[in-house]
Amino acid sequence: MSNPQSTIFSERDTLFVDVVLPLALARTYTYRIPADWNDRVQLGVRVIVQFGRNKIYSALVKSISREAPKHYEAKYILDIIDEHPIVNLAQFKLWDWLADYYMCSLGEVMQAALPAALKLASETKVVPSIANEFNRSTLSDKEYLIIEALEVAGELKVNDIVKLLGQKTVFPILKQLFDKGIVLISEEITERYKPKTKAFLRLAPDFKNEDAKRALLDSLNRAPKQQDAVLAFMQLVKKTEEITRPMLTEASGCGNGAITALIDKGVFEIREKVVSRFQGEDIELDANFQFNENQQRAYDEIKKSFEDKEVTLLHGVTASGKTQIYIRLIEQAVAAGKSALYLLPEIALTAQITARLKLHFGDKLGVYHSKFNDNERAEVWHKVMKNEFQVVIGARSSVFLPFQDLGIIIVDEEHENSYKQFDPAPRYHARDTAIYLGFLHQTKVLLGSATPSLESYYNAKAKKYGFVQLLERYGNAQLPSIELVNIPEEGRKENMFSYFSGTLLKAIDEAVKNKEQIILFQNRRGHTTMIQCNTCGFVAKCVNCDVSLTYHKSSNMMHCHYCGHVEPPLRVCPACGMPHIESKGFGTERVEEELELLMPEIRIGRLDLDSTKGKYGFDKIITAFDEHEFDVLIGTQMVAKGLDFGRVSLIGVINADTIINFPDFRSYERAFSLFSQVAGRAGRREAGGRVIIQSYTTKHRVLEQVVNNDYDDMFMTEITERKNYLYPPFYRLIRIDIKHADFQKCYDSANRFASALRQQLGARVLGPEPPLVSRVRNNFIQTITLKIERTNISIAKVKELIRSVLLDFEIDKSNTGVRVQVDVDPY
DNA sequence: AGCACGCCGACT
DNA sequence: GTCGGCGTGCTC
Repeated sequence: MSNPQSTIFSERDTLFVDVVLPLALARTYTYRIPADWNDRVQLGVRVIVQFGRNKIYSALVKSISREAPKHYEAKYILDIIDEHPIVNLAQFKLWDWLADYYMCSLGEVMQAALPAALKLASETKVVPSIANEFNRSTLSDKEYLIIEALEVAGELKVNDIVKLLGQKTVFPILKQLFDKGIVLISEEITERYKPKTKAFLRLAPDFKNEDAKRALLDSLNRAPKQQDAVLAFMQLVKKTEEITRPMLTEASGCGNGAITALIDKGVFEIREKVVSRFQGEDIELDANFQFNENQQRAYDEIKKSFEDKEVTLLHGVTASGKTQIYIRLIEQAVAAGKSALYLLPEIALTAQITARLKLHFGDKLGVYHSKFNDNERAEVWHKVMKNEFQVVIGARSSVFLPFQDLGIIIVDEEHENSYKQFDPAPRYHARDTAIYLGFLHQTKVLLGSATPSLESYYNAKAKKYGFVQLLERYGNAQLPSIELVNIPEEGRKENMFSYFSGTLLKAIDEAVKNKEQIILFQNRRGHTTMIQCNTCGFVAKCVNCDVSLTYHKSSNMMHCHYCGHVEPPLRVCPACGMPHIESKGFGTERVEEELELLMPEIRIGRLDLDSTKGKYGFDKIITAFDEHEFDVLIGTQMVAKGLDFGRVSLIGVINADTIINFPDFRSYERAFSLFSQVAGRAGRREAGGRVIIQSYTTKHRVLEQVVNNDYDDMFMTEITERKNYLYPPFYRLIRIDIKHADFQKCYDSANRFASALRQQLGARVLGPEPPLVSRVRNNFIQTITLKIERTNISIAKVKELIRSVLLDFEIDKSNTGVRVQVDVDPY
């Protein structure tokens, strides 16, 4: 990219730059450019600055001017890292919007936006790259020194290198080494996403024609086993291209040795192919797919909607073939020379969907999510910048990539709350950010979901968004049948066995007999979620947080799910000394245990945060289940989202009530989405599937709506509630958390903050009140909630007001040490 | 976010 | 009499 700035400043000008530091600082800082670097500064390049006493950071040039600061002497920048900008103007606009809308600092946005590898700081660790061979003679003295030291130490902090070389500015040298692939930026989490590959055999190209095949068989006359193997292979290859070694040993009846010999001779070649860990929606991986009638209609409607609407909502049921529509739209953008962004929630970003897009977009496709390590993310960043990746599929943070000219943005599963970042700031919602990104690029945004968020559906109904429906399943896929089981009623009929109704147990048994698989859903992990004394009512609570401890059988310890605190289980009550300790509430561990007792012959696996710890834990369990190593998978939310297993015919929800009765204004909406999604895990095939939901309140309207698959009814009842109780989309919410280790201080500060706000905003200010969990990690929390109507007052004005109250608050000495967190749209 | 400056308790 | 506790204020 050419540098527009360099032409307007003459060489004699003294230039100053405002830089963003990767810290939670409210403002930018001004530094001076040494005159002979004038033509090297550009917006969006990184520079090295000293900030404070002796800390060095890579900061980002946000603006350039000739105005010297009036009240202080600007420091010189120490160096310029980049020849070309790493952040473009549209990105800066997006950052400004984010900082303003979500009320955080630019530095915080920068932290979230840039991969760590682009944010060098004194404490950043550098490691030698193992992968790359390089020619030592091409290294400069200083580079050589660094490499030598790295090979001895294994890892160096940037600061160590500063000492080693005896100079402050080592980033440019490191960048050189980094670009050459000689060193890598280290990070705490080294866990890497590894796609699953399978080895397939194929005949070497030399033997492709018939003559060569005959000659080959002749030549193997004295090796009958190998001859058999080749013959068996030729039979197999007629049926499938994907022949594995076990398949061939079975078909030919010869041992592994013969095949190995053939591989050594160069007759067979091994081809590693990335395979999906997941069974797909049963839609063919055909690059030249044809839309069916419904898809074509939806597609045409979307195109029409794009003519006059910036955002369009596609309400498409699971397995309706939405992805193909997305692919077509992306193809069009690419054909027009533009790029495309396809957002998915982290958990739904499976190898399967990636493989499908790869088939269509090949080398133009970049994948961006947290399972990639940071060096890989930096690589994606650069390739997007250079427009080598025209299509990006990614999770939340991919809205930050340096797109030049977007032609379409797709936000799939737009209702997913994992699009919202809760901690740390910026507490942004990727769907809403994507909509703003679309505005910046003057491009269309398509939101897709089987159970749209109430806000989006409302916007669609109100004609603010375009609206397209695709309510027919693709091919012959049947909707599963959903049954409700009333727990108290079954109890009276003596048809409850532990947590399982007779109906559910019978269905599990049948499915296992049919060699089908079962997913059981229980939204709590651990064994026992509450440990209470039967005599005095004492409850085991965390010492740091205001939550009850969960007993985990695997560790035989009580755990706090908020801070990680662990203590041994109670034998007697610490309050009254009596040994009557009772367990209430149950999690996945307990469900697993009870099912094992009831049905000892079936194989059970568990998928939750505990069982997936450690490297590849998640993948291991998923793969094992996919390969039918066990019959039943018990899990939390994790099992509900994005995973598709071909053999699953039965889904059981152990207890629906904890989800329905969660104290939050979105709980019914969320329950509806969750149960609908869980149900969608079954019956993706022709056979349909069975879903059994156990509950104490089977008459609950949400459950009825789930059974009837009636999104519209859910929408109508919920939207009325929202209107009556002043919730989104009719009102905007801003949540302000006040935190301090001392309860009284927290309480007093929160009250001062609330009354300051109330002076201007009146009854729009609610609280302060303690949140559901009012103490976390030894910090007390008080929450103030603002409900802002969409008429009378502008949200910008409200935010300005909060900012000024915040400023006064920070000046007031009685609030020292109290932390304030603002969360805009906290849902 | 760091980091230094600064003013009060337990140690050589 | 000093070492160090972390409160608070600043960083261009």
